[in-house]
Amino acid sequence: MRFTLSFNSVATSFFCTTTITPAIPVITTTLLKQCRTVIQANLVHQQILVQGLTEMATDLIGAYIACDAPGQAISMLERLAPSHSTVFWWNALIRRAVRLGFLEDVLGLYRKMQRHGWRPDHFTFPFVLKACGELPSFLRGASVHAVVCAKGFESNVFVCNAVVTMYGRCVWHDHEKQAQIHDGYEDVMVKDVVSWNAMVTGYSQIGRFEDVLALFKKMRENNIELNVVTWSAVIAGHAQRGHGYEALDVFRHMQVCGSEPNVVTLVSLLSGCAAVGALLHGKETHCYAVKCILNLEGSDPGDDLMVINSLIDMYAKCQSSKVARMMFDLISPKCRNVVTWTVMIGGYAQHGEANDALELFFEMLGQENLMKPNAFTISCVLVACSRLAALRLGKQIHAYVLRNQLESVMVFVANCLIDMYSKSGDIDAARLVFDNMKQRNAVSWTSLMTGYGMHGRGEEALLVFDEMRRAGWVPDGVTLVVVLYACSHAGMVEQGIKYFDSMSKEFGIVPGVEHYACLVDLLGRAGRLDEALKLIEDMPMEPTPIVWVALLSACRTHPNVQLGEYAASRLSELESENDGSYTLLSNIYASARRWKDVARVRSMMKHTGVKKRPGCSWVQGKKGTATFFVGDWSHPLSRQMHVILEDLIQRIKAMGYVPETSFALHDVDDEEKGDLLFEHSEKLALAYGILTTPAGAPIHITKNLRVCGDCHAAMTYISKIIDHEIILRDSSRFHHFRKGSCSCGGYW
DNA sequence: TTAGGGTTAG
Repeated sequence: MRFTLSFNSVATSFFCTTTITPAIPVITTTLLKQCRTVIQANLVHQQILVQGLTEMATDLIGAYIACDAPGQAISMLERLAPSHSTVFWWNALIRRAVRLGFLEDVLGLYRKMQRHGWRPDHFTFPFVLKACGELPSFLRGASVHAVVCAKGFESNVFVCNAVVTMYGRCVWHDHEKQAQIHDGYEDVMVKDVVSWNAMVTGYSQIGRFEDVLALFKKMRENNIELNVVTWSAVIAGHAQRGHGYEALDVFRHMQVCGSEPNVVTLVSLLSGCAAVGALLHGKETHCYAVKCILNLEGSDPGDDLMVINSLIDMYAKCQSSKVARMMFDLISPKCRNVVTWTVMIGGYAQHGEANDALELFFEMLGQENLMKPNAFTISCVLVACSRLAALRLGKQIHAYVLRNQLESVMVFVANCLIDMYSKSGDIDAARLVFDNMKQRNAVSWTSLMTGYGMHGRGEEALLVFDEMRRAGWVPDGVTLVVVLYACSHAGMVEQGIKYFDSMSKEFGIVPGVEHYACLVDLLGRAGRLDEALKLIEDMPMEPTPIVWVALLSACRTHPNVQLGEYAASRLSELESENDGSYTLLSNIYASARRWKDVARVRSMMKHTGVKKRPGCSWVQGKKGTATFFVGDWSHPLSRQMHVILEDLIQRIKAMGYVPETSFALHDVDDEEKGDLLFEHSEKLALAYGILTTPAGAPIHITKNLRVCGDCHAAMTYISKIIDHEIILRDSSRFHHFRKGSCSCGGYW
């Protein structure tokens, strides 16, 4: 049996020793190796001082670093005379700071060691350069590169590779300085396949695949063979940019070239399949993984889990959440890691199964082997909250984010919070999150603008847009979609047209089909149907379904049977299974009292197997969420809800409200139609909200489809006589009903 | 000591 001395047993004899014996340095070394806490290291330190064992100083520094006490290690190092052996410890300190991501500390230590007379060696530079590669500008990395050359390290292959890696990473961060970065890369004297791959990665990440090809050519000229890392880097680059099919092409090419894929290749490839919803290719990759990668003798379980996580993610993103869940359930809870949980939660959240996402999140929190959610998990949960407009839970998650300081390290967490608050009806809270952000990116700005647009606060959206440009951000295609959307939902027609016309000239963005769809929507909502049609006819590309849906919706809001029929027929040529378009057309006929045509649309739906999604509304109450379908009186509070609604309808009728019976799609008399309207899900939700919401507090209602015109009119009247603001989110935007008017101003 | 990877937001 092996006998090992514990720290305590050795320490007891050591600290009781009063005379110096030859055994003491040996015991000290043993103790230093066993130190796990700063207190233990301090105890040994005191004994070293008592015994005068100055030769033990470097071992002590090592113990302090191992115990994660860099301050003590640095103060000891500063008191030592520079030597080769002590550079090792500076390097160890710098390596630790790099691992922990403390970039400024890395550079501080690098400067400090030189100030105290130490010279960085061929171990120091790779660490420092790695930290420089993480910085947003390449200038500091370039200055370290200059030192590398000045000190004569340009012939060391490790240092040179680190220099190229640094430049490769800077390519991702500093697109505008690419030429200078490229010059720096060219200046490096020694290049082996590692450094070539570093640059291949850099160009792949920003989508400069023509530069990647040029590098391939140069590699061939230099007799450097592309290896699995080279191919994986290019596949990952395509996948991260959402170009899954290109990733698959590269993968095929790689196989033709005889390079064997590994775990990393498959993970990147699956990410590409997931990005484009390529289920069949994903399944093929799954088969390949089972045959050639997973559970092989000697394979790393961590690597296997990474592939399985990617498979779950791929299935979930390819609309196969049931298969994803089967795989998730097959992994023992002990073997799952935080990513396993996150991909499953995210898969649910993004594909309309937000309740399942939240259920799984709570299951994760209840795990025996405490599974701590990370910033990605929290983002997925916030997406689920946004989908459900679950403001109460969203606020709790926000508190978790603040407690764990997740928003300060991860910009995208704060972006998710902006999205959650604005989609849950509290745009002012979204603004507060935005204002408190220490760092923002383009998504932060556009998320806030989208929020203002959804709430009909177009002027504020445009103010944010101006602020964004003043802050130096260059708008992209998505930003302009958001600008046009905001104009459209606030009735700012002329401003919208102006922005659309100036896109190419002022922002260098060629309008895409999504921008044309926004403009059709903008003109359509404003009732300028002829101009909207003319725009579609003059578009330089073929209209997609969203363009025709925009026109069809406008024909419902501003009744036009003929144009509506035309839009619907063009839409059905492209997309025959859109239940929303059938409903819109049926509504157009109903408002013109063309009941035979209504019946014809119904029979077409039956014939083609298209089912109308039932209207569904929900209210976030104190005791959870209450969900209502049309005509659903099964709730325990139904009786009271009925009484409230009857009373309200009578009172608003006296104020001039006339039920808009064209929204009841049945060929029955008007009185009966009024009853049908009475049962719409949003009215039931409102009655429930009035019953359960404290006086003066807003009632938050969410509807899966667009709000019915009659319900909209009724809520406008009702908001005059109740002591609540009604905040209603439908599938298109927010409506804030206050004191007899709605924030949408008719642009819904 | 150096190269490639899974989870996120407009």
